[in-house]
Amino acid sequence: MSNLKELPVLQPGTIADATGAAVVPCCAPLSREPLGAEDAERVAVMFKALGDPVRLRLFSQIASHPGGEACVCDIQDVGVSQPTVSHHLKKLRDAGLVTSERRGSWVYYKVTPSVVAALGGVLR
Amino acid sequence: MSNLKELPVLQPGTIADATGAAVVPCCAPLSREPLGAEDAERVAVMFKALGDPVRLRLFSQIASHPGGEACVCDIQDVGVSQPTVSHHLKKLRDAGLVTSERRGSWVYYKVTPSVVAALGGVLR
DNA sequence: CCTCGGTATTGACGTCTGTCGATATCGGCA
DNA sequence: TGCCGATATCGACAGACGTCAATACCGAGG
Repeated sequence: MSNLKELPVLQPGTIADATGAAVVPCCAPLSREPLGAEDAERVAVMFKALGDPVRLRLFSQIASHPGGEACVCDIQDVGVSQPTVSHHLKKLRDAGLVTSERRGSWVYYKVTPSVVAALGGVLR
Repeated sequence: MSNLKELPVLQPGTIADATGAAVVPCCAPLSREPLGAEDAERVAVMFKALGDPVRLRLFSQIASHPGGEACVCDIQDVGVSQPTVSHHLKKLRDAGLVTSERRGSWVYYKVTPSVVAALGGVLR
Protein backbone atom coordinates (compact mmCIF):
# COMPACT_ATOMS: atom_id res chain seq x y z
CA MET A 1 0.00 0.00 0.00
CA SER A 2 1.40 3.14 1.19
CA ASN A 3 5.02 3.48 0.54
CA LEU A 4 5.46 5.77 3.47
CA LYS A 5 7.86 5.13 6.20
CA GLU A 6 10.54 3.91 3.96
CA LEU A 7 13.67 3.93 6.00
CA PRO A 8 16.13 6.60 5.07
CA VAL A 9 19.38 5.60 3.55
CA LEU A 10 21.05 7.39 6.34
CA GLN A 11 21.89 4.77 8.85
CA PRO A 12 21.01 6.20 12.17
CA GLY A 13 23.02 3.90 14.30
CA THR A 14 24.62 6.47 16.50
CA ILE A 15 21.87 8.81 17.04
CA ALA A 16 20.47 9.03 20.48
CA ASP A 17 22.67 9.84 23.40
CA ALA A 18 22.09 8.78 26.98
CA THR A 19 19.70 11.61 27.65
CA GLY A 20 17.54 10.50 24.80
CA ALA A 21 18.12 13.68 22.95
CA ALA A 22 18.22 12.62 19.40
CA VAL A 23 21.25 14.01 17.87
CA VAL A 24 22.20 12.54 14.76
CA PRO A 25 24.45 10.73 12.73
CA CYS A 26 27.58 11.67 14.26
CA CYS A 27 30.59 13.32 15.23
CA ALA A 28 32.17 15.99 17.33
CA PRO A 29 32.79 19.44 15.89
CA LEU A 30 35.30 19.41 13.08
CA SER A 31 37.63 21.60 15.04
CA ARG A 32 37.67 19.33 18.04
CA GLU A 33 39.32 16.31 16.58
CA PRO A 34 40.17 15.03 13.15
CA LEU A 35 37.32 13.25 11.48
CA GLY A 36 37.79 9.56 10.82
CA ALA A 37 37.38 8.15 7.36
CA GLU A 38 33.97 6.61 7.98
CA ASP A 39 32.53 9.60 9.73
CA ALA A 40 33.83 11.82 6.97
CA GLU A 41 32.09 9.65 4.45
CA ARG A 42 28.79 9.94 6.22
CA VAL A 43 28.92 13.64 6.93
CA ALA A 44 30.12 14.44 3.44
CA VAL A 45 26.94 12.96 2.04
CA MET A 46 24.91 15.58 3.85
CA PHE A 47 27.13 18.49 2.97
CA LYS A 48 27.14 17.33 -0.61
CA ALA A 49 23.37 17.29 -0.59
CA LEU A 50 23.44 20.96 0.33
CA GLY A 51 26.21 21.65 -2.14
CA ASP A 52 23.93 22.34 -5.06
CA PRO A 53 22.18 25.68 -5.49
CA VAL A 54 18.89 24.15 -6.55
CA ARG A 55 18.81 21.74 -3.64
CA LEU A 56 19.80 24.47 -1.27
CA ARG A 57 16.87 26.56 -2.42
CA LEU A 58 14.48 23.64 -2.23
CA PHE A 59 15.67 22.83 1.25
CA SER A 60 15.40 26.45 2.28
CA GLN A 61 11.86 26.66 0.97
CA ILE A 62 10.87 23.57 2.88
CA ALA A 63 12.58 24.72 6.05
CA SER A 64 11.10 28.19 5.93
CA HIS A 65 7.55 26.99 5.43
CA PRO A 66 5.41 26.90 8.54
CA GLY A 67 5.95 23.64 10.35
CA GLY A 68 9.14 23.04 8.47
CA GLU A 69 7.27 21.24 5.75
CA ALA A 70 6.01 22.06 2.31
CA CYS A 71 4.05 20.56 -0.53
CA VAL A 72 6.10 19.92 -3.63
CA CYS A 73 3.54 21.93 -5.52
CA ASP A 74 4.56 25.00 -3.53
CA ILE A 75 8.25 24.87 -4.21
CA GLN A 76 8.52 23.94 -7.84
CA ASP A 77 9.57 27.31 -9.13
CA VAL A 78 13.31 27.07 -8.75
CA GLY A 79 14.03 27.28 -12.43
CA VAL A 80 14.36 23.64 -13.37
CA SER A 81 11.96 21.06 -14.74
CA GLN A 82 9.61 19.00 -12.62
CA PRO A 83 11.62 15.77 -12.97
CA THR A 84 14.71 17.62 -11.88
CA VAL A 85 12.96 18.98 -8.82
CA SER A 86 11.86 15.47 -7.97
CA HIS A 87 15.37 14.18 -8.44
CA HIS A 88 16.82 16.79 -6.09
CA LEU A 89 14.20 16.17 -3.45
CA LYS A 90 15.12 12.52 -3.57
CA LYS A 91 18.74 13.39 -2.94
CA LEU A 92 17.85 15.50 0.04
CA ARG A 93 15.80 12.62 1.36
CA ASP A 94 18.55 10.07 0.74
CA ALA A 95 20.91 12.28 2.70
CA GLY A 96 18.51 12.22 5.62
CA LEU A 97 17.91 15.95 5.58
CA VAL A 98 14.21 15.66 4.83
CA THR A 99 11.44 13.11 4.90
CA SER A 100 8.46 12.84 2.61
CA GLU A 101 4.87 11.88 3.09
CA ARG A 102 1.98 11.57 0.68
CA ARG A 103 -1.31 13.22 1.54
CA GLY A 104 -3.93 12.63 -1.06
CA SER A 105 -2.68 13.86 -4.38
CA TRP A 106 0.17 15.82 -2.91
CA VAL A 107 3.50 14.97 -1.38
CA TYR A 108 4.90 16.93 1.52
CA TYR A 109 8.56 17.22 2.38
CA LYS A 110 9.64 17.99 5.90
CA VAL A 111 13.03 18.84 7.33
CA THR A 112 14.62 16.52 9.86
CA PRO A 113 15.57 18.99 12.57
CA SER A 114 17.89 16.70 14.47
CA VAL A 115 19.96 15.99 11.42
CA VAL A 116 20.23 19.62 10.46
CA ALA A 117 21.13 20.58 14.00
CA ALA A 118 23.81 17.95 14.14
CA LEU A 119 25.21 19.13 10.88
CA GLY A 120 25.36 22.64 12.27
CA GLY A 121 27.03 21.30 15.39
CA VAL A 122 29.76 19.79 13.32
CA LEU A 123 30.63 23.26 12.09
CA ARG A 124 31.62 24.70 15.38
CA MET B 1 45.60 46.24 -12.74
CA SER B 2 43.28 45.98 -9.89
CA ASN B 3 40.39 43.78 -10.47
CA LEU B 4 37.13 45.59 -10.38
CA LYS B 5 36.11 45.34 -6.84
CA GLU B 6 32.44 45.65 -7.47
CA LEU B 7 30.54 43.78 -4.87
CA PRO B 8 26.91 43.70 -3.93
CA VAL B 9 25.54 44.96 -0.70
CA LEU B 10 26.71 42.46 1.79
CA GLN B 11 27.74 41.90 5.30
CA PRO B 12 31.15 42.90 6.50
CA GLY B 13 33.56 40.08 6.77
CA THR B 14 33.97 39.65 3.09
CA ILE B 15 36.69 37.25 2.28
CA ALA B 16 38.68 37.43 -0.87
CA ASP B 17 40.43 34.36 -2.03
CA ALA B 18 43.60 34.20 -4.04
CA THR B 19 41.78 34.96 -7.25
CA GLY B 20 40.03 37.94 -5.77
CA ALA B 21 36.66 36.30 -5.91
CA ALA B 22 34.57 37.48 -3.04
CA VAL B 23 33.23 34.79 -0.82
CA VAL B 24 30.96 35.93 1.88
CA PRO B 25 29.44 34.59 5.00
CA CYS B 26 26.04 35.46 3.84
CA CYS B 27 22.48 35.01 4.45
CA ALA B 28 19.93 34.41 7.12
CA PRO B 29 19.29 30.90 8.40
CA LEU B 30 17.83 28.62 5.78
CA SER B 31 14.72 28.14 7.83
CA ARG B 32 14.05 31.84 8.16
CA GLU B 33 13.40 32.73 4.59
CA PRO B 34 13.87 31.11 1.22
CA LEU B 35 17.32 31.55 -0.17
CA GLY B 36 17.60 33.65 -3.30
CA ALA B 37 19.24 32.28 -6.39
CA GLU B 38 22.54 34.12 -6.02
CA ASP B 39 22.86 33.50 -2.34
CA ALA B 40 22.18 29.84 -2.95
CA GLU B 41 24.89 29.83 -5.54
CA ARG B 42 27.39 31.28 -3.15
CA VAL B 43 26.54 29.18 -0.14
CA ALA B 44 26.40 26.02 -2.22
CA VAL B 45 30.04 26.51 -3.14
CA MET B 46 30.99 26.23 0.50
CA PHE B 47 28.81 23.25 1.26
CA LYS B 48 30.08 21.57 -1.85
CA ALA B 49 33.62 22.14 -0.68
CA LEU B 50 32.77 20.19 2.46
CA GLY B 51 30.86 17.60 0.48
CA ASP B 52 33.83 15.38 -0.17
CA PRO B 53 35.20 12.99 2.45
CA VAL B 54 38.81 13.77 1.73
CA ARG B 55 38.27 17.51 1.92
CA LEU B 56 36.24 17.12 5.05
CA ARG B 57 39.08 15.25 6.70
CA LEU B 58 41.65 17.76 5.53
CA PHE B 59 39.54 20.59 6.81
CA SER B 60 38.99 18.82 10.09
CA GLN B 61 42.70 18.25 10.50
CA ILE B 62 43.43 21.89 9.89
CA ALA B 63 40.68 23.06 12.19
CA SER B 64 41.66 20.75 15.00
CA HIS B 65 45.31 21.72 14.95
CA PRO B 66 46.34 24.27 17.55
CA GLY B 67 45.68 27.75 16.26
CA GLY B 68 43.37 26.41 13.62
CA GLU B 69 46.22 26.03 11.23
CA ALA B 70 48.40 23.24 9.98
CA CYS B 71 51.30 22.60 7.69
CA VAL B 72 50.49 20.58 4.63
CA CYS B 73 53.23 18.23 5.62
CA ASP B 74 51.25 17.31 8.73
CA ILE B 75 48.01 16.40 7.05
CA GLN B 76 49.02 14.45 3.98
CA ASP B 77 48.00 11.05 5.20
CA VAL B 78 44.41 10.96 4.12
CA GLY B 79 44.86 8.15 1.67
CA VAL B 80 45.30 9.99 -1.60
CA SER B 81 48.32 11.19 -3.53
CA GLN B 82 50.11 14.44 -2.86
CA PRO B 83 48.76 16.19 -5.97
CA THR B 84 45.27 15.22 -4.95
CA VAL B 85 45.78 16.66 -1.49
CA SER B 86 46.98 19.87 -3.05
CA HIS B 87 43.99 19.95 -5.36
CA HIS B 88 41.56 19.56 -2.48
CA LEU B 89 43.26 22.19 -0.41
CA LYS B 90 42.91 24.55 -3.31
CA LYS B 91 39.20 23.87 -3.44
CA LEU B 92 38.82 24.60 0.23
CA ARG B 93 40.70 27.83 -0.29
CA ASP B 94 38.66 28.81 -3.34
CA ALA B 95 35.53 28.31 -1.29
CA GLY B 96 36.87 30.72 1.30
CA LEU B 97 36.97 28.15 4.07
CA VAL B 98 40.71 28.34 4.55
CA THR B 99 43.60 30.58 3.67
CA SER B 100 47.17 29.60 2.93
CA GLU B 101 50.51 31.11 3.71
CA ARG B 102 54.01 30.08 2.81
CA ARG B 103 56.64 29.97 5.52
CA GLY B 104 59.99 28.95 4.24
CA SER B 105 59.69 25.62 2.58
CA TRP B 106 56.30 24.84 4.05
CA VAL B 107 52.82 26.01 3.41
CA TYR B 108 50.34 26.47 6.20
CA TYR B 109 46.59 26.34 5.82
CA LYS B 110 44.35 28.10 8.28
CA VAL B 111 40.60 28.02 8.76
CA THR B 112 38.62 31.21 8.24
CA PRO B 113 36.51 31.26 11.39
CA SER B 114 34.03 33.88 10.24
CA VAL B 115 33.14 31.91 7.16
CA VAL B 116 32.76 28.68 9.02
CA ALA B 117 30.67 30.35 11.68
CA ALA B 118 28.45 31.93 9.07
CA LEU B 119 28.01 28.62 7.38
CA GLY B 120 26.97 27.12 10.66
CA GLY B 121 24.60 30.01 11.22
CA VAL B 122 22.88 29.24 7.96
CA LEU B 123 21.98 25.83 9.32
CA ARG B 124 19.78 27.09 12.07
C1' DC C 1 75.16 27.81 -8.77
C1' DC C 2 73.25 23.33 -8.02
C1' DT C 3 70.74 20.07 -5.61
C1' DC C 4 67.01 18.69 -2.75
C1' DG C 5 62.69 18.48 -0.19
C1' DG C 6 58.04 20.44 -0.16
C1' DT C 7 54.11 22.00 -2.77
C1' DA C 8 51.55 23.30 -7.00
C1' DT C 9 50.22 22.66 -11.81
C1' DT C 10 49.28 19.99 -15.96
C1' DG C 11 47.20 16.47 -18.71
C1' DA C 12 44.67 12.40 -19.01
C1' DC C 13 41.19 9.17 -17.61
C1' DG C 14 36.95 7.05 -15.77
C1' DT C 15 33.06 8.11 -12.99
C1' DC C 16 29.54 10.88 -11.02
C1' DT C 17 26.05 14.55 -11.48
C1' DG C 18 22.52 17.76 -13.21
C1' DT C 19 19.46 18.22 -16.66
C1' DC C 20 15.77 17.21 -19.83
C1' DG C 21 11.78 14.76 -22.47
C1' DA C 22 9.10 10.81 -22.31
C1' DT C 23 6.62 7.87 -19.62
C1' DA C 24 4.91 5.42 -15.52
C1' DT C 25 2.43 5.58 -11.04
C1' DC C 26 -0.79 7.13 -7.83
C1' DG C 27 -5.12 9.42 -5.96
C1' DG C 28 -9.18 12.07 -6.60
C1' DC C 29 -13.19 12.76 -9.06
C1' DA C 30 -16.87 12.76 -12.66
C1' DT D 1 -14.54 2.94 -14.84
C1' DG D 2 -12.01 6.34 -17.16
C1' DC D 3 -9.82 10.76 -17.20
C1' DC D 4 -6.85 14.18 -15.04
C1' DG D 5 -3.54 16.53 -12.15
C1' DA D 6 0.55 15.65 -9.18
C1' DT D 7 4.79 13.29 -8.56
C1' DA D 8 8.28 9.74 -9.57
C1' DT D 9 11.14 6.99 -12.63
C1' DC D 10 13.69 6.05 -16.92
C1' DG D 11 17.03 6.81 -20.56
C1' DA D 12 20.19 9.76 -22.56
C1' DC D 13 23.67 13.25 -22.73
C1' DA D 14 27.07 16.99 -21.68
C1' DG D 15 29.83 18.76 -18.34
C1' DA D 16 31.89 18.60 -13.74
C1' DC D 17 34.67 16.00 -10.52
C1' DG D 18 38.28 13.01 -8.15
C1' DT D 19 42.28 10.78 -9.05
C1' DC D 20 46.97 9.84 -10.54
C1' DA D 21 51.80 10.21 -12.79
C1' DA D 22 54.72 13.45 -14.63
C1' DT D 23 56.57 17.73 -14.22
C1' DA D 24 57.18 22.56 -12.83
C1' DC D 25 57.97 25.87 -9.15
C1' DC D 26 60.03 27.63 -4.92
C1' DG D 27 63.06 28.17 -0.74
C1' DA D 28 66.86 26.39 1.97
C1' DG D 29 71.55 24.68 2.19
C1' DG D 30 75.73 23.21 0.58
